[in-house]
Amino acid sequence: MGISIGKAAERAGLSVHTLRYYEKEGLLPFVDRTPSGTRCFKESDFEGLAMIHCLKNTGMTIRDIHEFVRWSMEGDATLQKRLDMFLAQKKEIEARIEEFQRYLDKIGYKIDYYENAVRIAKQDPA
Amino acid sequence: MGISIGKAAERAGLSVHTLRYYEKEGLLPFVDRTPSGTRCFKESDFEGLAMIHCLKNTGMTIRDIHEFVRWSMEGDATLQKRLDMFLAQKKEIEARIEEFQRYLDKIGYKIDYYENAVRIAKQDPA
DNA sequence: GTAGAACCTCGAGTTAACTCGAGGTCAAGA
DNA sequence: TCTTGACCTCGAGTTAACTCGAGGTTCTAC
Repeated sequence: MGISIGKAAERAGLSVHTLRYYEKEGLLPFVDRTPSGTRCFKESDFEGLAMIHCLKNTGMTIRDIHEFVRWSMEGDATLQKRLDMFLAQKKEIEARIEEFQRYLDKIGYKIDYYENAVRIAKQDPA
Repeated sequence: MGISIGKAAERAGLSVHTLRYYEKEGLLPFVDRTPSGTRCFKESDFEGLAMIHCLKNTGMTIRDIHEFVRWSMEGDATLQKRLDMFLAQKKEIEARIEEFQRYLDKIGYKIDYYENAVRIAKQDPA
């Protein structure tokens, strides 16, 4: 049989509550159930979880991820939509990296400034 | 006289409400008031706003930014604290960029896969 | 066959970061 | 003087993404 929600949560680094929440929000339509209603994760589900993790951490909302998951379940008719989504997300991430690079520069200057200030303050404790 | 909150909001790309909220949370202790109580921004305040923007967009909470702002107002005694904070934030951003790079790779693979799938689907519309 | 752990649903509560609106003040122009 | 628009405070409302707990069921190990 499959992997329990407890094991799955541990492996995915999420809480059991979060996993159930994701399912409620339509992010995990691929997770099976036993006849009695217990969730039953399979190996391949972790692939899907990893993609959800990736999209979420790069700024996508649960709602948008839900839309993507729905497309995935709909089959080949939505291939182009999904491709477009990934292309958009790629741009998003690239822009984000550039932005972060600028912030890194800004903070680098601050660090130079403060290192100097700390050095001077130590030499000359007012 | 100085710059009104309306002009300041426009220039900073924030809403008037947000600016007042930031002040309430202690992020803008450097903003002056007229005798009648109207906020009165000066040129140098935009420097502070830019730093708040930077810290916020690199993942710092309002609460933590507040702490940093308080240190800034306290003078030289907190130089080391502020330096440490910037060093930590630098690490944070670097880690974030690396993470994003990995996500970019992952999404790159997906794009290759989907471009192929879309091409095949067009050649052979089932 | 029973105790206890892990599972289930459902609805309410939490947190961060805004966002809004009511009700009031103030200052500049007609 | 009077109107109008931007400003003020304060408290309540919103949204996203969890997070929790009550009350109940099921499975596993003794």
